[in-house]
Amino acid sequence: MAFRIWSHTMSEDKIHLPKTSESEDLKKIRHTTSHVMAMAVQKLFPKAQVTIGPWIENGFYYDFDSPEPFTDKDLKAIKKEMIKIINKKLPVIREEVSREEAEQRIKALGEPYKLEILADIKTEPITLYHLGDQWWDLCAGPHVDNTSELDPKAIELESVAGAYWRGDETKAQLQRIYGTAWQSAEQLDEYKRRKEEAQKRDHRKLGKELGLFIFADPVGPGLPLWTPKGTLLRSILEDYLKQEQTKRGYLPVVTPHIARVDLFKISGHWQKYKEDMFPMMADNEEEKDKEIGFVMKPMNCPFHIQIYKSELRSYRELPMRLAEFGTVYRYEQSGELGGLTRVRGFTVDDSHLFVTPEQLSDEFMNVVDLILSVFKSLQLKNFKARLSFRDPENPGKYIGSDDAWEKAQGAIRNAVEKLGMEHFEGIGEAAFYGPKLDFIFQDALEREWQLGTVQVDYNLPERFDLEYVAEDGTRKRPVMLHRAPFGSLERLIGILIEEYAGDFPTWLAPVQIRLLPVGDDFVPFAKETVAKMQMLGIRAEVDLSGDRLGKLIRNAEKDKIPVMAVVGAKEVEANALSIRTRAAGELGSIPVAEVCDRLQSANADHGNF
RNA sequence: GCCGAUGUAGCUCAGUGGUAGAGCACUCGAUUCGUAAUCGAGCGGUCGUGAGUUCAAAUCUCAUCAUCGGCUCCA
Repeated sequence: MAFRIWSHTMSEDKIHLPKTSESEDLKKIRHTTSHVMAMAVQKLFPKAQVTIGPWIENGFYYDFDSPEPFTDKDLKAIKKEMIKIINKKLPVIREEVSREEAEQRIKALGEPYKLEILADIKTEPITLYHLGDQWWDLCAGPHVDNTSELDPKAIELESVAGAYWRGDETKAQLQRIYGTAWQSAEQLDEYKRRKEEAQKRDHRKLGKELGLFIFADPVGPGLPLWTPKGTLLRSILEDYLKQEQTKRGYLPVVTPHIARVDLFKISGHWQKYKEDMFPMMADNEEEKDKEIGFVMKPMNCPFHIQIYKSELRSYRELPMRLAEFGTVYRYEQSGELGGLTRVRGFTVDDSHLFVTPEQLSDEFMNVVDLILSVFKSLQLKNFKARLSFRDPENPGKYIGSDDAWEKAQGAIRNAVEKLGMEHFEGIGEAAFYGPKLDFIFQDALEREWQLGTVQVDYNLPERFDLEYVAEDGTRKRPVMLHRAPFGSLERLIGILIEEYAGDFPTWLAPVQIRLLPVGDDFVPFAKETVAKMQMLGIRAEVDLSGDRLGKLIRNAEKDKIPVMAVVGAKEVEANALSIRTRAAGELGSIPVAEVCDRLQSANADHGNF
């Protein structure tokens, strides 16, 4: 099985825009441009200290420790200064020096961050790169030979951001300037064009335009409210997955949104995530101090575990797959919230599988198979599979024995290798109770998000003292699999909106067909037809605005309704509809019965009209 | 949570110290219309919120809330 990794590239893209990692030339250009920028910054802001300035896939950045934050105005001035430097045609000279020499020179410049970087460089000689004789930086390279190789018209400074030194929030916060640089002005223009295109498919923008969900200040940040159309979309996805799960022996359960804090003490969530949970509800101060009270659930697993535990289980009952669309609440940091991809209340298509150790491998495969078939139905192809393992350097982050971890990670690696699935390892990405196989997707703005996940867990069964009676009559401990193909309905819908650019395939479209009466006389026929369609499970509606046909079509197109049906005298006469689809334009007159058939089969096959 | 930016009508946006504007949407009227915008009228905002400066604040200052771009975090 091979999957395409990331490509939002559309067929109309004529100019190829390489990623930095794909082009040695771009690496040099972007690296040197970041040096030129740092030189310009230090000329204009002599108090700014340099730190690091690497290339990134679409450009570069450089972090400065500056007493004054940079403004957009400053960016313009910096850009101007950069152009001057480029126009000076400064040679970029590589110099090799000893560690002592480098240290002395950095000290002379008074750049403490560079000293720290030097201390981390284990090899010698140390390389310095000079821009003419006016500026140099500790750097591994490579660079272009002369600043004249940079095209000022292909360079743009994009934004300023705060960034912690060494990515550590306990360390100093630096000012980061993001920029981009290309081989030609045409490439830069194309890059900007694509960025604009990407912004148009942003789910926050489309979600509003299509009326799928809203946020309301009085409700609170990160708490989406689903409109009728958005809710339809959710139910379609839920119904689809429920069907798939029923076919595979999952058992539905429903559990409450809150529980005693004790439940999460047993699971370990409270100790680990107390600060990231909504505050505990307590009757009074005394109980609050004693931590006696209720919390909103951040996870569903402890609830499903209680259902498992409610009876003595036999090996004959396993695997037991308890499934729930469970809404959980997490008090995410305010700066982390955004659209549907990071929220404080979201619904996990959660399931917990209780299996014997012997069943683990097969059951894991079954879950991966389900997840992949879900992605296939949703036409999601651009994802990466990540083996999220624990970080051995940081044992305090995890619970459970080394042995349990090794077994669990081994099970995941085996499964992935057996499936021949492309994957990469994410060390330190595990959950605190076990390793995961995560499916990572990109949004329109190329930010990565985890959707589907399967987790192998030997630890919670231990903590909750789970058992089953084995064939030989002894009590044994089951293994748990946590799994969610969607991950969260909210995030999935965010990604789907962007993946489809709002153009949902017919089976997912909240409104599948809109009837457009040419005049008021044809409204009764349109209404009758819609009623018939609704009886067949087709999501149909009539445009009653009374506007002219051109306007009705325009509005239906704007609402991205996959099928439009013009209704006039001819159609009433023939009991037909004049069909126009967003995808294919005018299809001519089609009998109502056939239109219904086609829409019904789109629903049944998870396809298009 | 941290750094920075932004916040004007349901939506998209104009308005930089002197009585709040446009287009779309909505309502009403006319038009009865055949594949991406019919015409006209009307309704609609204490300019995110709260303080302050000023004779006067959408506009300046501070605080606060929310959103956006990053960083950190993500069970």
